[in-house]
Amino acid sequence: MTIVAFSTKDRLLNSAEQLFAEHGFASTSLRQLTTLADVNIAAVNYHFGSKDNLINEVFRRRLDDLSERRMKALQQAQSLPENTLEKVLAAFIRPALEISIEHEGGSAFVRMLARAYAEKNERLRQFLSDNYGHVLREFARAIQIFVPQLERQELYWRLDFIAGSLTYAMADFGLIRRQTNVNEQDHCRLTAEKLLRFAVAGLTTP
Amino acid sequence: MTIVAFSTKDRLLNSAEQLFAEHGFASTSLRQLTTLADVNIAAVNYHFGSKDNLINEVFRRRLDDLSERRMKALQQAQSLPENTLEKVLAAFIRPALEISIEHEGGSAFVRMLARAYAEKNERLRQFLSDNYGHVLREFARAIQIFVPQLERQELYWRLDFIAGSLTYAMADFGLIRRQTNVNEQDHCRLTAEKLLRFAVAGLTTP
DNA sequence: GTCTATATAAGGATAGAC
DNA sequence: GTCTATCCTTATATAGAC
Repeated sequence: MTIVAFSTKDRLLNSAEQLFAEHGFASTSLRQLTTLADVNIAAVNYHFGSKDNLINEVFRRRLDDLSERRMKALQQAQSLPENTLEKVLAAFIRPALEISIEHEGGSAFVRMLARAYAEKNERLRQFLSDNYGHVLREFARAIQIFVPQLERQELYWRLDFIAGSLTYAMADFGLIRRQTNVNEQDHCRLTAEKLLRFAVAGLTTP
Repeated sequence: MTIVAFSTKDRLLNSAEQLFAEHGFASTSLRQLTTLADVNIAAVNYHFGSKDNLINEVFRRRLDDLSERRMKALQQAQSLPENTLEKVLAAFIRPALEISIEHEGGSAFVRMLARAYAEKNERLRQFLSDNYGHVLREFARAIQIFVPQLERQELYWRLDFIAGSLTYAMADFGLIRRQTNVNEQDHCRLTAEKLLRFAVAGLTTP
């Protein structure tokens, strides 16, 4: 058995993810962040160059993973002869929740992603679009097959509605709070199943 | 004809709304804000006491109006013998877009509202919950009548999904961008109608 | 009510010793 | 790679003249 201590870099990424999710990017100072990570204030600039670049790297660590899982799940669904709309949507929705319950940080990353949409940080939006836009386009194509009667614009509109629901629900912004007798993992699973049903109904209405 | 110049207070509220929508609360400084409003830096504290209180007042100005319109529209729908789920949902969704296209600031307020959800500012959330929570509860009751087979929890879940879609769509976070040949008002109207159809389908699925 | 000037704190970033 | 010390900028807030 090998015990590997987290490196300074990883501790910084973890602390950043947690604080960005909770207080936002602008409101989180490098001082808070390095205190929580128990590293020196100068470490951020040494390892990441700047705060902006640290933000990008926090996203990259999880989004590379998320995109890979989504694409694999999509390909798996498409390889089956009895592929369905629900399976394609599940390939998009489920990996997001898997990631959110696998890591100790819990749903911090998903909440952080939700904030990224709200913050109109153009540099960040560009980074996300450049690196992960192709995944979204791939899913749009896969979904179009099941709703051929929808105009392209109409489809995009509904996908935006679904993206909004997913973001909002996963980030725990709404009224629904996890009940005390349900753990976080089960809560996420439940949310995903309910969202899936809701999304299929919304997409297939004429 | 009387021309009334905007007061310092109103100019501050307008500038704040615009900048908060664009850059967020934390990232907007009082200096930016007073420069845009063309008033002195000290005016914020003279008129509002603090930045936090200015934030509250920006919300209050529009939310009082929004809540009143929603409640009136709801009562009007309920007074008709042929009330429908779609009409109740419309009473919730349409006033939000009306406000967003009436004022010169355009959709700034709605975008600002979307940010408020993302920013986990507890003071602000408390303020919103205290002052406007009753409107949401009233709508939940009115909607429950049309979907009596849904458990209360299930209903709340779906309302959260709808709230997410509304927020995301109105705040223009998604892929759908207004086409150059469509003006902002028509774009909002179109979005509301599409969202309405989507929401009804999602709510009524078994 | 509005201004200038300033108090006071906090922010990101870096230089240079170890 | 890590530390201390510090630079420089920006922030909110206020005191006091007009």
